[in-house]
Amino acid sequence: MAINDSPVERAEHEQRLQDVRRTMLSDEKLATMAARFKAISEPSRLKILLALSCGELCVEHLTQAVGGNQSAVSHQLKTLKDNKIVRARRNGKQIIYTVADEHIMLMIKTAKEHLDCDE
Amino acid sequence: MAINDSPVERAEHEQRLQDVRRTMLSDEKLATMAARFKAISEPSRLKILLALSCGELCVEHLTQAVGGNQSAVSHQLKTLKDNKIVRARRNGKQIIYTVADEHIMLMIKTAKEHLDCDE
DNA sequence: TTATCATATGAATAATCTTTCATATGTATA
DNA sequence: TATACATATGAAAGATTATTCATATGATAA
Repeated sequence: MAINDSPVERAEHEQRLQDVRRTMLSDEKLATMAARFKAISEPSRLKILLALSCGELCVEHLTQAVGGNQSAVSHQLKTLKDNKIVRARRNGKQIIYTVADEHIMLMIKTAKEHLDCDE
Repeated sequence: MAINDSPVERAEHEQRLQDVRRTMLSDEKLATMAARFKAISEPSRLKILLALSCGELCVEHLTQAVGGNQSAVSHQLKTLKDNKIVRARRNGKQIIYTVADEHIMLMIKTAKEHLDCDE
């Protein structure tokens, strides 16, 4: 703490620290949340997610849509699924992937808008 | 493409691929968006962001709030700032950091809600 | 203008992650 | 039941990243 803080400043600072402590997530939740952001922080996986935001796709079609190799796409989908970014269901021989829920759709939308602020 | 797709299925599939192509971001935008998610995908940086979501803080107070070392926090803030997650302004000797904008606040809120779905 | 305070930065090491290749699993069909 | 098909997975190599230490910068106060 800066040595020349006034008493009022010190009190405000204490209040801030308390607010932060009260609001802060547990280390476990923090780690989970960070892992979920990390799942969508690789261009390859983000591309998959954006493709899925147009509608459900099986692995083969996804692979075509994003232009990759089957094994890589499958690994990427596992990361997305483990982090509840996408969901999977079987249909015959195929596994169909979809965006997990509305929170994820909203994140995509918000991130796109954030990006548009650059222009 | 699966060899036994019916003509109707093939047409639907073509439609899907076109939708994806039309909606897909450029490689550059994809990279930028991914980098921004990556910025908030490390527990240390996410913790800083959550602290700032309670209100602005200078580096020293932030360092106390998240419990780290000054150099590390400074590096983390640079990553967040470079990716437009936070903003900085000078006030005397101090640099005050704030959450960049409402998009980021919404992302935090949405991510928290997504997390709450686990329980 | 020198000393001090607050923050930033470069370089290096250690840790983590992504992709690929080879192969395994599970489902449907002949 | 044997074969083909769609997807998943383990291991390993290469690439990327986070943190630390030492030091630099920029601002204020003496």
